[in-house]
Amino acid sequence: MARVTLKDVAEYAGVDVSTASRALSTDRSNLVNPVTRQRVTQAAEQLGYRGNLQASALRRGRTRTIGVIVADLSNPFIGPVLRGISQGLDGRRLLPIMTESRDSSETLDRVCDMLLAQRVDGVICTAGRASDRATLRQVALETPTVLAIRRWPTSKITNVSHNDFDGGRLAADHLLSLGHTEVAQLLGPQDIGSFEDRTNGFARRMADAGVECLNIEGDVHLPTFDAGRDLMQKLLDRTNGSRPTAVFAQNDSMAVGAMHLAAERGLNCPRDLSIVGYNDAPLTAHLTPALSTIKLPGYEAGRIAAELVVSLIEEPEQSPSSVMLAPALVIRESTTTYSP
Amino acid sequence: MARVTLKDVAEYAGVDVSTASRALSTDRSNLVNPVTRQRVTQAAEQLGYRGNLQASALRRGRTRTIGVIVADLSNPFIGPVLRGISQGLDGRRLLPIMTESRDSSETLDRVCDMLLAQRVDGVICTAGRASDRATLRQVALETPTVLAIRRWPTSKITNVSHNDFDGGRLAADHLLSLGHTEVAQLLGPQDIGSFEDRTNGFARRMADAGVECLNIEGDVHLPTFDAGRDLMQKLLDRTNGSRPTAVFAQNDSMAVGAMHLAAERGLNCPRDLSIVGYNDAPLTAHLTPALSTIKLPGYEAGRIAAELVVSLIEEPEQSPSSVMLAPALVIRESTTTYSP
DNA sequence: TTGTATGCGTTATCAT
DNA sequence: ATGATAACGCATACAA
Repeated sequence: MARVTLKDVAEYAGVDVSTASRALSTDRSNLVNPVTRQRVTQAAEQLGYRGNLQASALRRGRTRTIGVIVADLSNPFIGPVLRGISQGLDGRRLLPIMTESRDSSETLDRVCDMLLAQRVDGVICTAGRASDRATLRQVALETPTVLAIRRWPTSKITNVSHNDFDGGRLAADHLLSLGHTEVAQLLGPQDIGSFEDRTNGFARRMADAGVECLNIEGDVHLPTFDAGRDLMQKLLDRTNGSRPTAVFAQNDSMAVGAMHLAAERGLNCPRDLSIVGYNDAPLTAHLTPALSTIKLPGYEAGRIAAELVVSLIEEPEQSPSSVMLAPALVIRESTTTYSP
Repeated sequence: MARVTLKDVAEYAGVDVSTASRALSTDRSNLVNPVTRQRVTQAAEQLGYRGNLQASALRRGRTRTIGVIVADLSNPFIGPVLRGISQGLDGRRLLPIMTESRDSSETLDRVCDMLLAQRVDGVICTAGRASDRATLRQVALETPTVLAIRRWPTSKITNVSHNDFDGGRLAADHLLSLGHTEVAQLLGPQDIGSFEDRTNGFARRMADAGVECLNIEGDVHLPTFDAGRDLMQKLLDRTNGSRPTAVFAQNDSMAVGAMHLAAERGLNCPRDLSIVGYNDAPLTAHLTPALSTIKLPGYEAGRIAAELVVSLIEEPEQSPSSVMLAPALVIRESTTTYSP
């Protein structure tokens, strides 16, 4: 266990701890005689000295850690985001402390507490639902905070998200351009801003085109494969009205679930039913049919989130900014032109 | 910013900081008069006091953080593992500091340094290749360390991994039971113990059955879709010998890549060629054909890793243990009986 | 049961 | 250019 302290190094080098501290620091090492500095550096090396960031943190009031809150670590979409965060922070020699809220308000509360107790220099939160606004506002009051991935109605807190309104619009545009006029969307949890935006973007575009759009909503807490199945079933089981020829599922898992149920009902995708997903999850390109979907720059969002906390830390009094990243349509095989 | 300290609380409650400290602590709060304790607790509440774990850490020599090293955060397989780690640590009120080695030795070195400088109470490393042994041994010398997911030849360090030897054997068994006698395996990076084991497990089982098994190896640093394609191409381009009727790809991405190249060559899977993957990645069940694969309990591995560091921390002098988790064969549609 | 005093390992201020 | 010293916020050994 690295029990060698600065004091040991100083004694070994025959200088005072304060000198040793200066010599070893990056920004004040020029205040010390090159020869002395060399001696200290060597002493440190020989003793295997390793600075104690805890002590340093206590003294300087900076821990060099950033709290990161994620809803579900096993959601494949979050991987690239974490990558972006990790690499963005790494450049500043900041370390992410990772926590999972499991989409539960109590857990979110708890992890926020732990993070603040650790005196993280900032927080990046990619989790939280409408009901968690108060909690996050409190956190933002105590430490530089950026809300990432999920869009929030509040503009009081710095926010980086994808433009899901545009995403919904892209999906709608795509289906419209294929000639579909009977469409539906399978809704994800609407208490998450990003899903709400998809809903509105899609619906708005359809309305603008004079096309009626069916919103199929269920008791969807999580947008899973099963949720997709259930909503598709609900859609097909409607007795009134004609069957839509195209469906927008608000994420890829739901799209795959929907595809499965449709197949069970003897509907061929895309011949009988076009389906467009959201997120461009891994392997969606290799499904049969390959899934048309909306691609989001997760890695970039992570990187930007990291840069935003950093700038917030360095300049605490700046007004909250808000950046939105553009989604892109990926056309594959699950969507095709409407043929009566 | 929570600048209220224990001293503030003590003054507010009219007691000494030491008393306040005791009153607020979990284990020594019984040493203080219930009335006093109540007063302190109330004072803390009213002032919005939040313990400073940094200061506490410096004093007690425990940071309540665990360093976690991952090779690639965007690998979907790592998600459940992180979940397991996160939840396992959460129970002990430990916080994971997450780092990514990007499968680079220099980066691994760097993050280990940062982690040790943070004085993490322990390290869980799921990354590293054969060439990183020295680095990890050094880390294990300085702090309780568990090597997870990837198997290591050394038994000096506590290790939790999947039994990939058995995994390879399961794949082999499956293909043998289907009657295949011309088989090949597409090798992942052999400087990672887990892949080496798959190779040997598969080969051994085949040898025991008296079946010759082709090992297709390339310059595979990462087991990706493209690597799978390339190795499959290499396999099919061999001029000598007959074409195998079954292939074991050492992970799912490679399997999908292999499937694609086979299709391009006019080979139908599974009719002309059975393919078995490894990992049971998300969506593999929904491919066409659905991928037969080996399923690994990633979440459990994460949880166990967490429990192992904890026990290592609590009892530093224990001898290193080693736990192996059983893989399971998942039979789907990409494998079928050999028909001449 | 409570208070006093000290130190954890740094960094920063002030002298020298 | 370097050294002495205090402080960061907390926990503990010891005294009362």
